[in-house]
Amino acid sequence: MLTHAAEDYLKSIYKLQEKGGKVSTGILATYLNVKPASATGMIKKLKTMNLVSHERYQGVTLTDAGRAIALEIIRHHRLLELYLVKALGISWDNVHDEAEKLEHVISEDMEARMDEFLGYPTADPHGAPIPDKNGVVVQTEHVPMTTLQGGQSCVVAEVNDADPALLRHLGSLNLYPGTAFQVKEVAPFDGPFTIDVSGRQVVIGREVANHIFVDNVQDAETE
Amino acid sequence: MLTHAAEDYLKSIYKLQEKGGKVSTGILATYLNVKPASATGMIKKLKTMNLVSHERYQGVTLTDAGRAIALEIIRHHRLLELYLVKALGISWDNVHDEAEKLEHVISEDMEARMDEFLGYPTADPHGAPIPDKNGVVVQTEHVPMTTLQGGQSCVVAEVNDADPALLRHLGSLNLYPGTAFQVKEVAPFDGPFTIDVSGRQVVIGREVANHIFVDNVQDAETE
DNA sequence: TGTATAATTTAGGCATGCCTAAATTAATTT
DNA sequence: AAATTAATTTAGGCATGCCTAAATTATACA
Repeated sequence: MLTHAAEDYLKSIYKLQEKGGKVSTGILATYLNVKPASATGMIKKLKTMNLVSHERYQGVTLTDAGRAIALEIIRHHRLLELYLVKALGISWDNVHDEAEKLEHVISEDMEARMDEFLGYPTADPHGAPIPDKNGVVVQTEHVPMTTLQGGQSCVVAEVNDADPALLRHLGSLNLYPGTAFQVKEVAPFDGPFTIDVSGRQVVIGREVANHIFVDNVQDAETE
Repeated sequence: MLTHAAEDYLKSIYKLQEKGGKVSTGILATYLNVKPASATGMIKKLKTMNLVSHERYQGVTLTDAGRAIALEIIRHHRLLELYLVKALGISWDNVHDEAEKLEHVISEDMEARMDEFLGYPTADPHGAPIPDKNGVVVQTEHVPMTTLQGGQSCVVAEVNDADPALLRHLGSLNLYPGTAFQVKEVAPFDGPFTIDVSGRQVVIGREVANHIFVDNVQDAETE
Protein backbone atom coordinates (compact mmCIF):
# COMPACT_ATOMS: atom_id res chain seq x y z
CA MET A 1 0.00 0.00 0.00
CA LEU A 2 1.20 3.49 -0.84
CA THR A 3 1.57 6.33 1.62
CA HIS A 4 -0.92 9.17 1.50
CA ALA A 5 1.84 11.49 0.35
CA ALA A 6 2.74 9.23 -2.56
CA GLU A 7 -0.90 9.03 -3.58
CA ASP A 8 -1.14 12.80 -3.51
CA TYR A 9 1.88 13.11 -5.76
CA LEU A 10 0.43 10.67 -8.28
CA LYS A 11 -2.90 12.45 -8.26
CA SER A 12 -1.23 15.82 -8.74
CA ILE A 13 0.98 14.60 -11.55
CA TYR A 14 -2.10 13.23 -13.28
CA LYS A 15 -3.94 16.52 -13.01
CA LEU A 16 -1.00 18.60 -14.15
CA GLN A 17 -0.38 16.21 -17.04
CA GLU A 18 -3.98 16.70 -18.15
CA LYS A 19 -3.41 20.31 -19.00
CA GLY A 20 0.17 20.47 -20.13
CA GLY A 21 1.92 17.23 -20.98
CA LYS A 22 5.23 17.13 -19.17
CA VAL A 23 5.21 18.02 -15.49
CA SER A 24 8.26 19.82 -14.14
CA THR A 25 9.51 19.35 -10.61
CA GLY A 26 8.88 23.00 -9.86
CA ILE A 27 5.27 23.02 -11.08
CA LEU A 28 4.57 19.88 -9.11
CA ALA A 29 6.16 21.29 -5.96
CA THR A 30 4.15 24.51 -6.26
CA TYR A 31 0.96 22.56 -6.80
CA LEU A 32 1.60 20.49 -3.69
CA ASN A 33 2.81 23.38 -1.53
CA VAL A 34 6.13 21.72 -1.10
CA LYS A 35 9.70 22.70 -1.93
CA PRO A 36 11.21 21.48 -5.20
CA ALA A 37 13.80 19.46 -3.32
CA SER A 38 11.03 17.51 -1.61
CA ALA A 39 9.35 16.81 -4.92
CA THR A 40 12.63 15.53 -6.34
CA GLY A 41 12.87 13.13 -3.44
CA MET A 42 9.39 11.73 -3.88
CA ILE A 43 9.79 11.47 -7.64
CA LYS A 44 12.83 9.29 -7.08
CA LYS A 45 10.87 7.06 -4.75
CA LEU A 46 7.95 6.76 -7.15
CA LYS A 47 10.37 5.95 -9.94
CA THR A 48 11.82 2.99 -8.05
CA MET A 49 8.24 1.72 -7.77
CA ASN A 50 7.73 2.14 -11.51
CA LEU A 51 4.86 4.53 -11.00
CA VAL A 52 6.47 7.42 -12.87
CA SER A 53 9.02 7.95 -15.63
CA HIS A 54 11.63 10.59 -15.03
CA GLU A 55 14.83 11.82 -16.66
CA ARG A 56 16.87 14.36 -14.72
CA TYR A 57 15.76 17.89 -15.55
CA GLN A 58 13.13 16.55 -17.97
CA GLY A 59 9.95 16.38 -15.92
CA VAL A 60 7.80 13.46 -14.75
CA THR A 61 5.18 11.31 -16.47
CA LEU A 62 2.94 8.66 -14.98
CA THR A 63 3.42 5.06 -16.03
CA ASP A 64 0.31 2.98 -16.65
CA ALA A 65 0.55 1.65 -13.11
CA GLY A 66 0.92 5.18 -11.74
CA ARG A 67 -2.02 6.45 -13.73
CA ALA A 68 -4.18 3.58 -12.51
CA ILE A 69 -3.50 4.58 -8.92
CA ALA A 70 -4.03 8.28 -9.63
CA LEU A 71 -7.40 7.53 -11.19
CA GLU A 72 -8.39 5.34 -8.29
CA ILE A 73 -7.71 8.19 -5.87
CA ILE A 74 -9.49 10.70 -8.06
CA ARG A 75 -12.44 8.32 -8.26
CA HIS A 76 -12.50 8.13 -4.48
CA HIS A 77 -12.35 11.89 -4.19
CA ARG A 78 -15.16 12.62 -6.61
CA LEU A 79 -17.44 9.85 -5.43
CA LEU A 80 -16.92 11.11 -1.89
CA GLU A 81 -17.71 14.70 -2.82
CA LEU A 82 -20.95 13.66 -4.44
CA TYR A 83 -21.81 11.31 -1.62
CA LEU A 84 -21.23 13.93 1.05
CA VAL A 85 -23.52 16.33 -0.79
CA LYS A 86 -26.27 13.86 -1.62
CA ALA A 87 -26.28 11.61 1.41
CA LEU A 88 -25.19 13.90 4.22
CA GLY A 89 -26.29 17.26 2.87
CA ILE A 90 -22.89 18.88 3.24
CA SER A 91 -22.65 22.01 1.12
CA TRP A 92 -20.69 21.78 -2.11
CA ASP A 93 -18.11 24.29 -0.97
CA ASN A 94 -17.14 22.12 2.02
CA VAL A 95 -16.86 18.71 0.49
CA HIS A 96 -13.47 19.17 -1.15
CA ASP A 97 -11.42 19.27 2.02
CA GLU A 98 -13.33 16.41 3.58
CA ALA A 99 -12.88 14.25 0.47
CA GLU A 100 -9.21 15.16 0.36
CA LYS A 101 -8.71 13.34 3.65
CA LEU A 102 -11.16 10.49 3.15
CA GLU A 103 -9.96 9.57 -0.33
CA HIS A 104 -6.84 7.87 1.03
CA VAL A 105 -8.63 5.85 3.61
CA ILE A 106 -11.84 4.30 2.32
CA SER A 107 -12.05 0.64 1.34
CA GLU A 108 -13.03 -0.71 -2.05
CA ASP A 109 -16.19 -1.96 -0.39
CA MET A 110 -17.15 1.50 0.79
CA GLU A 111 -16.33 2.92 -2.62
CA ALA A 112 -18.65 0.37 -4.23
CA ARG A 113 -21.46 1.08 -1.75
CA MET A 114 -21.32 4.80 -2.36
CA ASP A 115 -21.26 4.19 -6.10
CA GLU A 116 -24.35 2.04 -5.82
CA PHE A 117 -26.15 4.49 -3.52
CA LEU A 118 -25.48 7.27 -6.00
CA GLY A 119 -26.62 5.24 -9.02
CA TYR A 120 -23.20 4.96 -10.64
CA PRO A 121 -22.74 8.66 -11.30
CA THR A 122 -20.38 10.08 -13.90
CA ALA A 123 -19.75 13.54 -12.49
CA ASP A 124 -19.08 15.06 -9.09
CA PRO A 125 -20.93 18.10 -7.68
CA HIS A 126 -18.59 20.48 -9.53
CA GLY A 127 -19.06 18.69 -12.83
CA ALA A 128 -15.74 16.87 -12.87
CA PRO A 129 -15.94 13.38 -14.37
CA ILE A 130 -15.79 10.38 -12.04
CA PRO A 131 -13.56 7.62 -13.43
CA ASP A 132 -15.31 4.26 -13.38
CA LYS A 133 -14.17 1.15 -11.51
CA ASN A 134 -11.74 0.34 -14.29
CA GLY A 135 -10.24 3.79 -14.47
CA VAL A 136 -12.08 4.86 -17.59
CA VAL A 137 -12.82 8.58 -17.65
CA VAL A 138 -15.44 10.00 -19.95
CA GLN A 139 -13.83 13.18 -21.16
CA THR A 140 -16.55 15.61 -22.10
CA GLU A 141 -15.66 18.67 -24.10
CA HIS A 142 -16.17 21.73 -22.00
CA VAL A 143 -15.86 25.23 -23.35
CA PRO A 144 -14.49 28.03 -21.17
CA MET A 145 -17.29 30.45 -20.43
CA THR A 146 -14.96 33.26 -21.48
CA THR A 147 -15.29 32.21 -25.12
CA LEU A 148 -19.04 32.85 -25.19
CA GLN A 149 -20.59 35.58 -27.31
CA GLY A 150 -23.63 37.69 -26.60
CA GLY A 151 -26.84 35.86 -27.41
CA GLN A 152 -25.47 32.37 -26.95
CA SER A 153 -27.09 30.02 -24.52
CA CYS A 154 -25.51 27.02 -22.79
CA VAL A 155 -25.44 24.78 -19.77
CA VAL A 156 -22.96 24.91 -16.92
CA ALA A 157 -20.76 21.84 -17.24
CA GLU A 158 -18.03 22.23 -14.65
CA VAL A 159 -16.69 24.73 -12.17
CA ASN A 160 -13.36 24.93 -10.41
CA ASP A 161 -13.71 23.36 -6.98
CA ALA A 162 -10.61 24.85 -5.39
CA ASP A 163 -12.10 27.98 -3.82
CA PRO A 164 -14.95 27.56 -1.34
CA ALA A 165 -15.80 31.28 -1.45
CA LEU A 166 -16.22 31.13 -5.21
CA LEU A 167 -18.40 28.05 -4.88
CA ARG A 168 -20.61 29.76 -2.33
CA HIS A 169 -20.97 32.68 -4.69
CA LEU A 170 -21.89 30.46 -7.63
CA GLY A 171 -24.29 28.58 -5.41
CA SER A 172 -26.04 31.79 -4.46
CA LEU A 173 -26.53 32.46 -8.19
CA ASN A 174 -27.73 28.90 -8.70
CA LEU A 175 -24.91 28.31 -11.15
CA TYR A 176 -24.52 24.59 -10.54
CA PRO A 177 -23.51 22.11 -13.24
CA GLY A 178 -26.64 21.40 -15.26
CA THR A 179 -28.01 24.91 -14.93
CA ALA A 180 -28.79 26.59 -18.28
CA PHE A 181 -28.20 30.26 -18.93
CA GLN A 182 -28.09 32.72 -21.80
CA VAL A 183 -25.48 35.39 -22.39
CA LYS A 184 -27.22 38.74 -22.66
CA GLU A 185 -24.21 40.93 -23.09
CA VAL A 186 -20.45 40.81 -23.05
CA ALA A 187 -18.98 44.14 -22.06
CA PRO A 188 -16.13 45.28 -24.34
CA PHE A 189 -12.45 45.25 -23.41
CA ASP A 190 -12.69 41.91 -21.61
CA GLY A 191 -15.47 43.21 -19.45
CA PRO A 192 -17.99 41.23 -17.43
CA PHE A 193 -20.75 38.98 -18.75
CA THR A 194 -24.39 39.70 -18.17
CA ILE A 195 -26.33 36.48 -18.25
CA ASP A 196 -29.87 35.30 -17.74
CA VAL A 197 -30.25 32.41 -15.31
CA SER A 198 -33.83 31.18 -15.31
CA GLY A 199 -35.20 34.67 -15.70
CA ARG A 200 -32.79 36.44 -13.40
CA GLN A 201 -30.18 38.87 -14.72
CA VAL A 202 -26.75 38.25 -13.26
CA VAL A 203 -23.39 39.88 -13.86
CA ILE A 204 -20.35 37.63 -13.92
CA GLY A 205 -16.88 39.16 -13.83
CA ARG A 206 -13.94 37.79 -15.79
CA GLU A 207 -12.33 36.44 -12.63
CA VAL A 208 -15.35 34.29 -11.96
CA ALA A 209 -16.02 33.38 -15.59
CA ASN A 210 -12.49 31.98 -15.82
CA HIS A 211 -13.53 29.21 -13.47
CA ILE A 212 -16.71 28.21 -15.30
CA PHE A 213 -16.93 25.79 -18.20
CA VAL A 214 -20.02 25.20 -20.29
CA ASP A 215 -21.64 22.73 -22.65
CA ASN A 216 -24.38 22.69 -25.29
CA VAL A 217 -23.54 26.11 -26.64
CA GLN A 218 -26.31 27.33 -28.96
CA ASP A 219 -26.33 30.50 -30.98
CA ALA A 220 -29.00 33.11 -30.49
CA GLU A 221 -32.40 32.20 -31.91
CA THR A 222 -32.78 34.28 -35.03
CA GLU A 223 -36.48 34.60 -35.60
CA MET B 1 -3.99 18.67 15.93
CA LEU B 2 -2.77 15.30 17.19
CA THR B 3 -1.24 12.58 15.06
CA HIS B 4 -3.27 9.47 14.36
CA ALA B 5 -0.86 7.44 16.44
CA ALA B 6 -1.29 9.72 19.45
CA GLU B 7 -5.07 9.49 19.11
CA ASP B 8 -4.84 5.72 19.03
CA TYR B 9 -2.78 5.71 22.20
CA LEU B 10 -5.29 7.90 24.01
CA LYS B 11 -8.18 5.76 22.85
CA SER B 12 -6.42 2.60 23.95
CA ILE B 13 -5.48 4.00 27.33
CA TYR B 14 -9.11 4.97 27.84
CA LYS B 15 -10.36 1.48 27.01
CA LEU B 16 -7.79 -0.26 29.16
CA GLN B 17 -8.49 2.12 32.02
CA GLU B 18 -12.18 1.19 31.80
CA LYS B 19 -11.53 -2.35 32.88
CA GLY B 20 -8.58 -2.12 35.15
CA GLY B 21 -7.61 1.26 36.54
CA LYS B 22 -3.92 1.80 35.99
CA VAL B 23 -2.55 0.99 32.58
CA SER B 24 0.95 -0.42 32.42
CA THR B 25 3.30 0.26 29.56
CA GLY B 26 3.39 -3.40 28.70
CA ILE B 27 -0.39 -3.87 28.57
CA LEU B 28 -0.70 -0.78 26.43
CA ALA B 29 2.04 -1.93 24.07
CA THR B 30 0.46 -5.36 23.70
CA TYR B 31 -2.94 -3.80 23.02
CA LEU B 32 -1.48 -1.60 20.31
CA ASN B 33 0.73 -4.29 18.77
CA VAL B 34 3.78 -2.26 19.53
CA LYS B 35 6.92 -2.86 21.57
CA PRO B 36 7.03 -1.53 25.14
CA ALA B 37 9.87 0.80 24.26
CA SER B 38 7.68 2.46 21.64
CA ALA B 39 4.88 2.90 24.13
CA THR B 40 7.28 4.50 26.59
CA GLY B 41 8.25 6.98 23.91
CA MET B 42 4.71 7.96 23.08
CA ILE B 43 3.72 8.17 26.72
CA LYS B 44 6.49 10.70 27.22
CA LYS B 45 5.24 12.74 24.32
CA LEU B 46 1.65 12.66 25.52
CA LYS B 47 2.84 13.66 28.98
CA THR B 48 4.50 16.82 27.66
CA MET B 49 1.13 17.69 26.12
CA ASN B 50 -0.60 17.13 29.44
CA LEU B 51 -2.82 14.45 28.00
CA VAL B 52 -1.66 11.71 30.36
CA SER B 53 -0.21 11.40 33.85
CA HIS B 54 2.71 9.08 34.27
CA GLU B 55 5.26 8.17 36.93
CA ARG B 56 8.11 5.93 35.88
CA TYR B 57 7.22 2.27 36.32
CA GLN B 58 3.78 3.25 37.64
CA GLY B 59 1.51 3.14 34.61
CA VAL B 60 -0.42 5.82 32.72
CA THR B 61 -3.69 7.59 33.35
CA LEU B 62 -5.54 10.02 31.13
CA THR B 63 -5.87 13.62 32.20
CA ASP B 64 -9.21 15.34 31.65
CA ALA B 65 -7.89 16.77 28.40
CA GLY B 66 -6.68 13.35 27.31
CA ARG B 67 -9.95 11.71 28.16
CA ALA B 68 -11.87 14.33 26.20
CA ILE B 69 -9.85 13.50 23.10
CA ALA B 70 -10.17 9.77 23.65
CA LEU B 71 -13.94 10.10 23.92
CA GLU B 72 -14.08 12.23 20.80
CA ILE B 73 -12.28 9.53 18.83
CA ILE B 74 -14.43 6.78 20.30
CA ARG B 75 -17.51 8.83 19.41
CA HIS B 76 -16.26 9.10 15.85
CA HIS B 77 -15.60 5.38 15.70
CA ARG B 78 -18.96 4.29 16.99
CA LEU B 79 -20.99 6.81 15.02
CA LEU B 80 -19.13 5.71 11.92
CA GLU B 81 -19.78 2.04 12.58
CA LEU B 82 -23.47 2.66 12.94
CA TYR B 83 -23.54 4.98 9.96
CA LEU B 84 -21.78 2.50 7.72
CA VAL B 85 -24.27 -0.19 8.67
CA LYS B 86 -27.40 1.95 8.44
CA ALA B 87 -26.62 4.25 5.56
CA LEU B 88 -24.37 2.15 3.36
CA GLY B 89 -25.48 -1.34 4.29
CA ILE B 90 -22.01 -2.55 5.16
CA SER B 91 -22.16 -5.69 7.27
CA TRP B 92 -21.51 -5.31 10.98
CA ASP B 93 -18.42 -7.50 10.86
CA ASN B 94 -16.72 -5.18 8.38
CA VAL B 95 -17.37 -1.77 9.85
CA HIS B 96 -14.77 -1.91 12.60
CA ASP B 97 -11.73 -1.72 10.36
CA GLU B 98 -13.27 0.95 8.18
CA ALA B 99 -14.19 3.08 11.20
CA GLU B 100 -10.71 2.58 12.60
CA LYS B 101 -9.30 4.52 9.68
CA LEU B 102 -12.06 7.06 9.22
CA GLU B 103 -12.26 8.04 12.88
CA HIS B 104 -9.06 10.09 12.67
CA VAL B 105 -10.07 11.95 9.59
CA ILE B 106 -13.68 13.12 9.65
CA SER B 107 -14.62 16.71 10.41
CA GLU B 108 -16.88 17.87 13.21
CA ASP B 109 -19.37 18.80 10.53
CA MET B 110 -19.46 15.29 9.15
CA GLU B 111 -19.74 13.89 12.65
CA ALA B 112 -22.74 16.13 13.29
CA ARG B 113 -24.41 15.18 9.99
CA MET B 114 -24.10 11.49 10.68
CA ASP B 115 -25.39 12.00 14.21
CA GLU B 116 -28.41 13.81 12.82
CA PHE B 117 -29.01 11.23 10.09
CA LEU B 118 -28.95 8.48 12.69
CA GLY B 119 -31.28 10.31 15.06
CA TYR B 120 -28.71 10.93 17.79
CA PRO B 121 -28.10 7.29 18.63
CA THR B 122 -26.65 6.08 21.92
CA ALA B 123 -25.20 2.73 20.90
CA ASP B 124 -23.22 1.36 17.98
CA PRO B 125 -24.09 -1.84 16.06
CA HIS B 126 -22.29 -3.96 18.64
CA GLY B 127 -24.09 -2.34 21.53
CA ALA B 128 -21.23 -0.15 22.72
CA PRO B 129 -22.33 3.27 23.99
CA ILE B 130 -21.71 6.31 21.80
CA PRO B 131 -20.44 9.27 23.84
CA ASP B 132 -22.43 12.41 23.12
CA LYS B 133 -21.05 15.68 21.72
CA ASN B 134 -19.87 16.68 25.17
CA GLY B 135 -18.15 13.40 25.92
CA VAL B 136 -20.83 12.06 28.21
CA VAL B 137 -21.12 8.29 28.07
CA VAL B 138 -24.20 6.52 29.31
CA GLN B 139 -22.77 3.49 31.07
CA THR B 140 -25.33 0.74 31.04
CA GLU B 141 -24.84 -2.26 33.26
CA HIS B 142 -24.23 -5.30 31.16
CA VAL B 143 -23.98 -8.78 32.60
CA PRO B 144 -21.62 -11.33 31.06
CA MET B 145 -23.64 -14.05 29.41
CA THR B 146 -21.51 -16.59 31.23
CA THR B 147 -23.20 -15.68 34.53
CA LEU B 148 -26.63 -16.78 33.29
CA GLN B 149 -28.48 -19.75 34.79
CA GLY B 150 -30.81 -22.19 33.08
CA GLY B 151 -34.30 -20.77 32.67
CA GLN B 152 -33.27 -17.13 32.70
CA SER B 153 -34.22 -14.90 29.81
CA CYS B 154 -32.53 -11.70 28.73
CA VAL B 155 -31.70 -9.36 25.88
CA VAL B 156 -28.37 -9.11 24.08
CA ALA B 157 -26.81 -5.81 25.11
CA GLU B 158 -23.34 -5.81 23.66
CA VAL B 159 -20.94 -8.06 21.82
CA ASN B 160 -17.21 -7.84 21.34
CA ASP B 161 -16.51 -6.23 17.98
CA ALA B 162 -12.90 -7.31 17.60
CA ASP B 163 -13.36 -10.54 15.66
CA PRO B 164 -15.22 -10.39 12.33
CA ALA B 165 -15.60 -14.16 12.19
CA LEU B 166 -17.31 -14.18 15.58
CA LEU B 167 -19.59 -11.36 14.46
CA ARG B 168 -20.55 -13.24 11.31
CA HIS B 169 -21.37 -16.24 13.45
CA LEU B 170 -23.50 -14.23 15.84
CA GLY B 171 -25.17 -12.57 12.88
CA SER B 172 -26.09 -15.94 11.43
CA LEU B 173 -27.75 -16.76 14.75
CA ASN B 174 -29.49 -13.40 14.78
CA LEU B 175 -27.79 -12.53 18.04
CA TYR B 176 -27.65 -8.77 17.56
CA PRO B 177 -27.95 -6.28 20.41
CA GLY B 178 -31.65 -5.99 21.20
CA THR B 179 -32.38 -9.65 20.47
CA ALA B 180 -34.06 -11.51 23.34
CA PHE B 181 -33.30 -15.12 24.21
CA GLN B 182 -33.88 -17.62 26.97
CA VAL B 183 -31.34 -19.99 28.45
CA LYS B 184 -32.63 -23.51 28.15
CA GLU B 185 -29.70 -25.33 29.63
CA VAL B 186 -26.22 -24.74 30.88
CA ALA B 187 -24.10 -27.85 30.52
CA PRO B 188 -22.09 -28.69 33.65
CA PHE B 189 -18.36 -28.21 34.09
CA ASP B 190 -18.38 -24.87 32.27
CA GLY B 191 -20.04 -26.43 29.27
CA PRO B 192 -21.94 -24.71 26.49
CA PHE B 193 -25.24 -22.84 26.75
CA THR B 194 -28.32 -23.99 24.94
CA ILE B 195 -30.56 -21.03 24.29
CA ASP B 196 -33.81 -20.25 22.56
CA VAL B 197 -33.66 -17.35 20.12
CA SER B 198 -37.15 -16.55 18.85
CA GLY B 199 -38.14 -20.20 18.79
CA ARG B 200 -34.87 -21.59 17.49
CA GLN B 201 -32.61 -23.74 19.69
CA VAL B 202 -29.00 -22.67 19.48
CA VAL B 203 -25.89 -23.93 21.25
CA ILE B 204 -23.36 -21.33 22.34
CA GLY B 205 -19.91 -22.46 23.50
CA ARG B 206 -18.03 -20.78 26.33
CA GLU B 207 -15.61 -19.17 23.92
CA VAL B 208 -18.45 -17.36 22.21
CA ALA B 209 -20.43 -16.66 25.36
CA ASN B 210 -17.41 -14.86 26.80
CA HIS B 211 -17.91 -12.17 24.21
CA ILE B 212 -21.61 -11.61 24.79
CA PHE B 213 -23.11 -9.30 27.40
CA VAL B 214 -26.77 -9.14 28.26
CA ASP B 215 -29.41 -6.96 29.90
CA ASN B 216 -32.88 -7.33 31.41
CA VAL B 217 -32.15 -10.67 33.00
CA GLN B 218 -35.38 -12.31 34.21
CA ASP B 219 -35.71 -15.52 36.13
CA ALA B 220 -37.72 -18.45 34.80
CA GLU B 221 -41.47 -18.04 34.88
CA THR B 222 -42.70 -20.31 37.63
CA GLU B 223 -46.24 -21.27 36.78
C1' DT C 1 17.88 -10.14 52.66
C1' DG C 2 19.90 -11.43 48.54
C1' DT C 3 18.91 -13.06 44.02
C1' DA C 4 16.37 -14.29 40.05
C1' DT C 5 12.75 -12.72 37.04
C1' DA C 6 9.79 -9.51 34.99
C1' DA C 7 8.69 -4.91 33.58
C1' DT C 8 10.14 -0.62 32.07
C1' DT C 9 13.15 2.74 30.31
C1' DT C 10 17.25 4.44 27.79
C1' DA C 11 20.17 4.46 23.75
C1' DG C 12 20.82 4.22 19.17
C1' DG C 13 18.92 3.01 14.39
C1' DC C 14 15.73 3.08 10.39
C1' DA C 15 12.04 4.83 7.04
C1' DT C 16 9.02 8.59 5.75
C1' DG C 17 8.56 13.15 4.28
C1' DC C 18 9.40 17.48 4.99
C1' DC C 19 13.01 21.47 5.25
C1' DT C 20 17.30 24.76 3.98
C1' DA C 21 21.57 25.59 1.74
C1' DA C 22 24.82 24.51 -1.69
C1' DA C 23 26.02 22.45 -6.04
C1' DT C 24 24.89 21.28 -10.55
C1' DT C 25 22.65 21.56 -15.06
C1' DA C 26 19.89 23.93 -18.46
C1' DA C 27 18.22 28.01 -20.71
C1' DT C 28 18.58 32.84 -21.92
C1' DT C 29 20.81 36.95 -22.92
C1' DT C 30 24.33 39.72 -24.88
C1' DA D 1 30.64 31.70 -26.83
C1' DA D 2 30.55 33.58 -22.23
C1' DA D 3 27.89 34.98 -18.55
C1' DT D 4 23.77 35.53 -16.07
C1' DT D 5 19.56 33.53 -14.48
C1' DA D 6 16.42 29.87 -13.58
C1' DA D 7 15.40 25.15 -12.59
C1' DT D 8 16.69 21.02 -10.56
C1' DT D 9 19.22 18.00 -7.75
C1' DT D 10 22.32 16.69 -3.89
C1' DA D 11 23.58 16.93 0.90
C1' DG D 12 22.55 17.19 5.42
C1' DG D 13 18.96 18.10 9.21
C1' DC D 14 14.60 17.57 11.79
C1' DA D 15 10.19 15.35 13.68
C1' DT D 16 7.37 11.24 13.90
C1' DG D 17 6.96 6.61 15.20
C1' DC D 18 8.47 2.43 14.94
C1' DC D 19 12.38 -1.12 16.03
C1' DT D 20 16.30 -3.95 18.78
C1' DA D 21 19.56 -4.36 22.41
C1' DA D 22 21.22 -2.99 26.76
C1' DA D 23 20.56 -0.89 31.21
C1' DT D 24 17.74 0.03 34.98
C1' DT D 25 14.08 -0.57 38.39
C1' DA D 26 10.60 -3.23 40.69
C1' DT D 27 8.77 -7.55 42.32
C1' DA D 28 8.80 -12.29 43.91
C1' DC D 29 10.86 -16.04 46.05
C1' DA D 30 13.74 -18.63 48.88
